[in-house]
Amino acid sequence: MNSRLLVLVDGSSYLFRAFHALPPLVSRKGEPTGAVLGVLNMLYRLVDEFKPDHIAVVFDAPGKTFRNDLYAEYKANRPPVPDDLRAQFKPLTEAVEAIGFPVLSVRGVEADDVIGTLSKQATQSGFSTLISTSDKDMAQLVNDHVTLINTMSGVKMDPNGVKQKFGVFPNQIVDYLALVGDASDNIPGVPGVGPKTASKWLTEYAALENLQSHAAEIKGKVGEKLRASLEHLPLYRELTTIRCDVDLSTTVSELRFREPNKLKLRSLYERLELKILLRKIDDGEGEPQSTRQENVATESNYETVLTEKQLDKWVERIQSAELVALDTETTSLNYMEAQLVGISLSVEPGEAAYIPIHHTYAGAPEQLDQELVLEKLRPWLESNVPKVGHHLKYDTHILRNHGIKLKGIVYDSMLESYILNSTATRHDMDSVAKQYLNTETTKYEEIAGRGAKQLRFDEIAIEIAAPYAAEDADVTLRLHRALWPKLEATPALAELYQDIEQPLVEVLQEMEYVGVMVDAKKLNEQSQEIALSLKQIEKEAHSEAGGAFNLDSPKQLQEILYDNLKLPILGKTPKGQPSTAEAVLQALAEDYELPNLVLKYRTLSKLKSTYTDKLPAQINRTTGRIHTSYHQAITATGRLSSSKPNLQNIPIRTPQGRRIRQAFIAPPGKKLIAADYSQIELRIMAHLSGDKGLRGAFAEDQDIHKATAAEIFGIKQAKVQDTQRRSAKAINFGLIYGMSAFGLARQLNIKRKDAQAYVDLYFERYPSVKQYMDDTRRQAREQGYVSTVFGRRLYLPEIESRNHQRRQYAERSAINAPMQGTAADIIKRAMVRVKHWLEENMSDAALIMQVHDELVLEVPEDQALEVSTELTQIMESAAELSVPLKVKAGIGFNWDEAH
DNA sequence: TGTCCCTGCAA
DNA sequence: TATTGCAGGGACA
Repeated sequence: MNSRLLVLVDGSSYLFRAFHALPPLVSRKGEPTGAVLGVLNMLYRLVDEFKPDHIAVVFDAPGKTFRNDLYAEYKANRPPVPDDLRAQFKPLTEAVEAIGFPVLSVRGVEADDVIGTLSKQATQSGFSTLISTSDKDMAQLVNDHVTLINTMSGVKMDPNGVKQKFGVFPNQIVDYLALVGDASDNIPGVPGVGPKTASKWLTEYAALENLQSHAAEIKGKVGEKLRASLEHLPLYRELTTIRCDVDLSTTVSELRFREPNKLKLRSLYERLELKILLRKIDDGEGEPQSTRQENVATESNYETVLTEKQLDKWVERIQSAELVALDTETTSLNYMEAQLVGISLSVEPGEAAYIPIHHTYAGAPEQLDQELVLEKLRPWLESNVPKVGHHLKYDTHILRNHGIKLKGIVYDSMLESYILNSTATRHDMDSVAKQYLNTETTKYEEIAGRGAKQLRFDEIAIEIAAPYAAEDADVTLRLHRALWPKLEATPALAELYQDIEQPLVEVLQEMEYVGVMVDAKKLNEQSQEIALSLKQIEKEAHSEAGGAFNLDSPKQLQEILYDNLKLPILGKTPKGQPSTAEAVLQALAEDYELPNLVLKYRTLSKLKSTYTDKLPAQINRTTGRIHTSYHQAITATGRLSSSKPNLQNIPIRTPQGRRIRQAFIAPPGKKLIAADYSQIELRIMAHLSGDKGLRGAFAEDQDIHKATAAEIFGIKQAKVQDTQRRSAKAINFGLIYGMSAFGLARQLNIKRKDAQAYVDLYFERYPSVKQYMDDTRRQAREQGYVSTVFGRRLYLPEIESRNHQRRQYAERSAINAPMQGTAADIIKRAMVRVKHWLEENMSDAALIMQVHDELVLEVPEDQALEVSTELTQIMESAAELSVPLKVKAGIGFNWDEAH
């Protein structure tokens, strides 16, 4: 493109969108700033990317416009502008002016009209024009010289793009808008006519005028609607037409960049506390990147390492430092795909380096060669010299992707924070820094944007990326210095950290990396079978309901069941709506057919959408296996969690569900071993309470539910009926969850009084359990936390709440956490030991999954028996409780078979 | 596009 | 008005 480029920015639409799309930031003084920051970031990005010759930022002027005179209802349904948005208008325009961009705002017309007029003049003067807006109406301005760009989403639109998006050409857009209408402008259009119909008509009749004269030809309901709207259409068309003949006091050639008013800008950014923008003032934003000066941070000394000499100096520094914080920057959060972009190191608070390696944007400065950097760092990275990081499991993956085996993983500030208090804060670095350092760190979104158009790290200018990346290492080191002494102040916590959580990091990393083999073909076949069944059930349900509806929609189902068919309301959702949840439908299904069909539909639909459809899509193309993420710092109780995909909720209870487990397979020559702890939480309860009856039952390896039933019903175990055993089982589970009589009644579908009688009877037979429950609640109140056998704590501030519900909730958690948490501690200890045993004895076997009380291994066929025996032994001896731990292990070619 | 609600899968 | 999680689809802004 040889012609000069003019950029026109629709400031009002961006301010509005940024306000709604971005988190509501406020300065310490309470001034809202989120939208200002969003728009300014967008502007900086825009100028950086397109380097226009001329620019204008256009805002709506206050007051009515000529459109209000044409149509009194124009925008009449707009809610009033929120105060927090209104308050950001002035600082934004001031900032834009101080940066040096011309600002325009013309009374009596809208920003669109000013932009339309300028784009027309620009075209006549030989400019190319880029209009930056998020408003679809502007599509009418597009032609060979005028392009739209939505800078928030990154979508660019030329005439073909308009045709693709709307199905009509730019010169048909006003007709299109008149037909479709615009709810936000309160223009009704033709009722029932949407994008599809409008573009169809305009493709056939070319223009609104022609369509109007052929209106009689249009058949059906829409034809009638069209004819009914005919007289209004010219007005709608006029309203949606952007004026290109506004009287302006400026000309395009006057829209030049001005000298920035740095003083004004600085005081404005300081007032609004827009730290990230303060940096830009000195970075000389707007100048070509190569001429920008090296970032110089004020209090922190962050260095960007671009030469071998600098690198050598840092290699020396990390070798002589007492403890070094390490962080990697990458192209993806998916650890299997992520490639290294840069490495940060910090040796003491405030002193950090960023080594860029793979920033790939156009015009990026030459960076040190990746091989060179990694080879110089390799001896240190692979040595046992202690390192600290924040979520080092991730960095371990990344370095492994580049052939480096990270060693010396000794401290992880994420886990330190988690062990210190699992619920005081989330454990991402930003949250932890805020909690323990009282520091606002730079958020990734501040440098990369957010949403779909968020930049990858390698696309971010090194000048901006370096301080962010160096800060990560700096903050990590400072966090560790703040958190570690706190951990050491409670030796049990430091021990828990060192003996369980930290060693587990490498175990989990390996499990994730190895992954699990899944038979995609089998799942796809199942998907197709389910699809057929769903169609059949849907047909029956529609006929039962007397009409079509979406069986996936609880809302529509609720209307059908309770409004149309007037079925009794047996339960409500937490928000008071009549519920269509499983338990409710089950009850209704006794008397009605439709709920029964819905239940069948739900079960199958869930299996299909969540499992048989999704799992095959999660298979990594390179490894042919599924790689989940295990999260070590999420749950309140100490359990792990799993996501993307969640492998801890794969179905097992129904035959259809088990087919899904059958698709989790061992590769040729190998087998899967699944080993799970039997009744581990009840055993822990027996241990914690010391109850004689319970301990005796476990010592003799009795069927615990049967034993409980025999106790509370006062009969011999041989005489226990199935229903009695089921009641006892519900009570046992209820105990683990801090049950109430009400909850038990609901679970067993019996009267509250009867449930209470069971509970009373239980506590009579197992008095120490009752004692333990009371002690635990008291302990929680007195010290504010409860503990597991291994010293893990769960803080329960709400145990003192004056709010009944919250307090009771905290009390139930107090009961549950020591049991759930101890079970988690035990299996984590087992995992570490199993991994070490495998490493030394069975190097071709691998731990591949953990499901709370179950471990799954993949082993060579001929080693399966031996591994299974040793695995059971290790798991059962992972803790010494006053009751034995029992493990059941199975071997099979797939996960189902191994059970 | 992002968020809330409802629902349901596991231990 | 039973514990801990993750995730799907619909509805809506």
